Amino acid sequence: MVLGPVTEPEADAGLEPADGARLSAMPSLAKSLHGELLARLRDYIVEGNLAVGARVPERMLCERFGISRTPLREALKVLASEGLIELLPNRGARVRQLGAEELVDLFDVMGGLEALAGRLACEKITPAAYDEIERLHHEMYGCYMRRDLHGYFACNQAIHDRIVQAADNEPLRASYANFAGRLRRVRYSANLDENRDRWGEAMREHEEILDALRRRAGNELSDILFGHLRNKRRAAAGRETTCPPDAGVAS
Amino acid sequence: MVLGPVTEPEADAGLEPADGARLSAMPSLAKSLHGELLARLRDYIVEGNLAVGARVPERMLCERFGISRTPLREALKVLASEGLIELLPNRGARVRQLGAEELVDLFDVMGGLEALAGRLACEKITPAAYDEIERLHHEMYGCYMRRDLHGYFACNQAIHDRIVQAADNEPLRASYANFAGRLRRVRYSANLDENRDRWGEAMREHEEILDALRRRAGNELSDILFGHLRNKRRAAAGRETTCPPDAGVAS
DNA sequence: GAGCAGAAAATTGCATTCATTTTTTGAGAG
DNA sequence: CTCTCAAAAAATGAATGCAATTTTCTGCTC
Repeated sequence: MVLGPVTEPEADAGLEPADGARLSAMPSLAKSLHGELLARLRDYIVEGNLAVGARVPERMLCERFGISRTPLREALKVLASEGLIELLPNRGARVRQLGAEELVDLFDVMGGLEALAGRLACEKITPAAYDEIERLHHEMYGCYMRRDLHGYFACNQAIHDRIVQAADNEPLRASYANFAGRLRRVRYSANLDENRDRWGEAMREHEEILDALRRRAGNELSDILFGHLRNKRRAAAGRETTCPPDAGVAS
Repeated sequence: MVLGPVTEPEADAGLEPADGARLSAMPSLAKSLHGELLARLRDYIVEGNLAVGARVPERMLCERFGISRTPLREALKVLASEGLIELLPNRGARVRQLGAEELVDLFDVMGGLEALAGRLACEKITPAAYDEIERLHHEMYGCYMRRDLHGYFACNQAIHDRIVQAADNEPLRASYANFAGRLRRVRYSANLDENRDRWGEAMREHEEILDALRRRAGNELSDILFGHLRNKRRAAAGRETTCPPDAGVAS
């Protein structure tokens, strides 16, 4: 049984990485209706189709996805446990408001997870995987020189993803994806175009990242990655807004 | 903080935090039936009342908890998303088997989270909270000298908990509790009594931990904590067993 | 006795129904 | 006109019902 088509125009941000890996990891969710619905509902919310703080209308979502309330409610409980929505007793689900302080906390956790990924990657990465990251790094540098923001973002994301992959730790990968998903809801327009300093700084940090990874210096890479995320957070601070469907996440 | 009465003097490497905070953090789950059931069911499984790999019998659990299948199934979905059980399409839920490699991965994630907690604690800890940790450290040292394994574990756990608390980061706390819960299912008999070397080593590592925390040396503390967990993992390696349906696991 | 086809029983996934709570509506008082 | 309070409407939380799949049991063949 296939879910009904979503009738809404549904502006696609285009830059976000299609998170299909989430399913492949959990055999539980691979092809069940529940898994499918969960992914679709998560995307629906992450993409900002529901106003933050607004009630999540079960009835409407039911007819939108062409299912009854039972599986929908199951999915809502899971999304609540992921921190995406909030379940108020007898008052339904609400899209969780990300306060500034929680945003900061989430950035720190992402930093911690990246730091861990870097540490583990230094232990486990294969030469081939390292070469690929090096290649991406140079490609990213090319984008930087060319002021190709879009390409830069794509490479940047690919590099961080590869590091997490290289860590070869499934629970870490899942947790990372979870937190990345939560942050994806937020559009902090760290527009590097208007923030030349940060762009250059980020590029230099990436040089350090590559260098530490080349030397398999786990502790060092760990610190650099955490600091990298901290700086990214700082660059984004104060500019975060709720999610109009557009614009990618900058580094 | 009052830990539940640990009925067994037995072998607990001591990384499990008492997880009572899980509910208080999520207003969603605070007092709803769903939240209550979720916690109860999680405990039920974590405590080993169900054989690993065995099918989770919905019907039996329904009458055991006095509810119908709907809320039970909602809880199962959530537990599946937490990684505690596995949902096979049309074949029900099974208690997830923790393979040796996943156990290792979970230890590493715990190490990464503790490393992050240490880093953040160095930035945010209050003098009072530090003093309390120092007090616990000395108390733990006393236990060590006295060969009071039970007291040692309690202090050890309290210290790690305080560090996470001091990090003052709710998403981190929740994630930490989640992973700790998953590991709690496993009884790795890192019996320090028969492993004097490891005990002394662990005690020395704790000296370093306290020292780095005193100096608010985040990067350093981060490395030490990760290494600490690595060594704990090493000490436990090969001795882990699955949890027989009995014997409350030391909290 | 081992192996296998087929039916009965149990189990799962989802829809529907029901009781309770919340929210909205509307009439009347001030 | 605004506020209050009661009743209607809607939404939530959980139980039950039903079709589809899986598992178990039975009886037959070899």
